[in-house]
Formats: sequence, C-alpha cells, structure tokens
Amino acid sequence: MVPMPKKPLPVVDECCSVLVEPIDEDTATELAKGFHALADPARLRLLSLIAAQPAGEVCACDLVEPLGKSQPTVSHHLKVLYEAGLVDRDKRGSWIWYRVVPDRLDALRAALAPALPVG
Amino acid sequence: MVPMPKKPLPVVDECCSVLVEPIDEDTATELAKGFHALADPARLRLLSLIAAQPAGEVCACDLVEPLGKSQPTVSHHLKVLYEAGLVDRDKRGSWIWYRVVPDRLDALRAALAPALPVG
DNA sequence: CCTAGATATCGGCGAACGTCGATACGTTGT
DNA sequence: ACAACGTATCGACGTTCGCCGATATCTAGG
Repeated sequence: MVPMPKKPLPVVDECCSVLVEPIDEDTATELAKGFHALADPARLRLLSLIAAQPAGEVCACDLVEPLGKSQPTVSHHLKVLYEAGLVDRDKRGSWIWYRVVPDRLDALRAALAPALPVG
Repeated sequence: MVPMPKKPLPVVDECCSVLVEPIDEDTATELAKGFHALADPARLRLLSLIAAQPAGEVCACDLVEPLGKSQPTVSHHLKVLYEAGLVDRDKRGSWIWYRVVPDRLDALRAALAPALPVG
C-alpha cells in the first residue's frame, strides 16, 4: 500500500461564493489552501498538462521533461496538487497516473462566482 | 498624489481555461499571481468583507476591526489585492474606499472552467 | 501651526516555500 | 539475486511570506 501523504479532498463545505456574504475564518482557511495550490506557475502547468491528455490521465514520468524541472520538484508539486484534492492518482505497476478532479476545481470556481448569477 | 505601489490590472490575456490546453510559462506565471493573491485567509476575508457591503464599497478604516489584524497588516493585504487587480480604490479626503473588481475575478474563474462547457 | 485621525512604509522576526542533489523505496525484468 | 527504472523522501539553500511595532505621510479641523 502506498503511504498516503495526508488526507486528500477536504472539499469546501460552503455552497456559495466569497462575494455573497462575509466568510468565516475556517472557510477562508480552507479556500486559501485550495488557491494556494494554484498559486504557482509550475503547478498550474502541471494541472494543464494533466488535463490536456486525451485519455484524461498521464503518467508522472511524462510530466518531468515538459515541465522542465527536476524529478523531485515535479514529485513535490504533484503531491501538493494531490493533497489539495485537485488531482487524483492511480498506481499501475511502477507508474503512477494522474488525472484532474473536476469537483474540487468547480468548488474553487464557485467561490469566485459573482453575487448575482445573471442579470 | 498617492504614490502608486506598482501597476494594477495586468489582466490575464488568455481567453480560456487552464484545462483546455497546456498553458505556456508566461500565462502560468500571470495566473499564479492572481491565485496567489487569493491564497491567504486574511485576503479572502477582506475580499468577502468588501464585496458584502451594500454600497459595494467600504472604507479601509472599517476593515481593520472585523479582520482582527493590525492596521499595517490590513494595509499590506489590501495592497496585495490592489496590485493583483482584484480590488480598486478611491481616495476621499483622509479615507480610502475599496471595491471589488469583478473582471479580474471572472478571468481567474474562467481559468478554472472545465474543458467542455456543458454536456 | 498644531493636533488628531487615516493610511502607508520600514525594519525585523519566525515560518513557509520552491528548488535541487543525494538517497531510499518499490516494481519489473533478467 | 541483481540491475534498471519510476517515484518519494531527505537535507540544505536562498527566497518569499505574514505579521507587528514604530514611524512617516497625508488630510481635516481648531
């Protein structure tokens, strides 16, 4: 069994946007963790590379070269994305395949939704 | 004249989502700056407090107490939000009024939009 | 002018971050 | 058992961050 880093997927409990009403500290902390995972160019590009795969998933070994960072660095960033619940992983033999978790991204996107959905 | 910190509103040039196709380094860096501004509980709460005002704007002096941080700290976070283009400001006498800039938030939200809009 | 209030800047502190080389772990195939 | 490969962890480094007290700057009113 792979020793899980921490617990993935806390998932924002709030249903609505930050812009609708003042959020409490706990919600703010939770959302901040999510945005923090997106607040790095390398992680955004990793997320983009994973999402761009036709099969919807990609081996970690195929992410090192296109990202242009060392293997430990890529591993580190993938861990951050995973612990933030933005990507899921699947071990097959020696390889680990990553794919995007749409729900978590949707939750962060919803947090930025305007107060009035549409005129 | 107030000495402007830097230049506000770089605004993401990309029209589409990170999830659609692999983004280049410049786009990633630009988006990362935006998400970085959101990657802090204090700033998220500030943004939420500003957006929650019925008048759509609020004096900075009315943000110190509800945030529960020192005045220099609040000033610092407001500066970060301003330089990220997430809020705009308006000086009236001794007071400075802040309001949310929806466009910038929309751009960040769009960057998280799924590849296929709807079924 | 002087005072009082609002805001920004400065300087410093401890903590967290991004990065990499070296290394350990786990799997595959010989 | 061994070698080769993919991956994770460790240790260290310089940088950035969040925070605050002290201080400077600006404005309004006596």
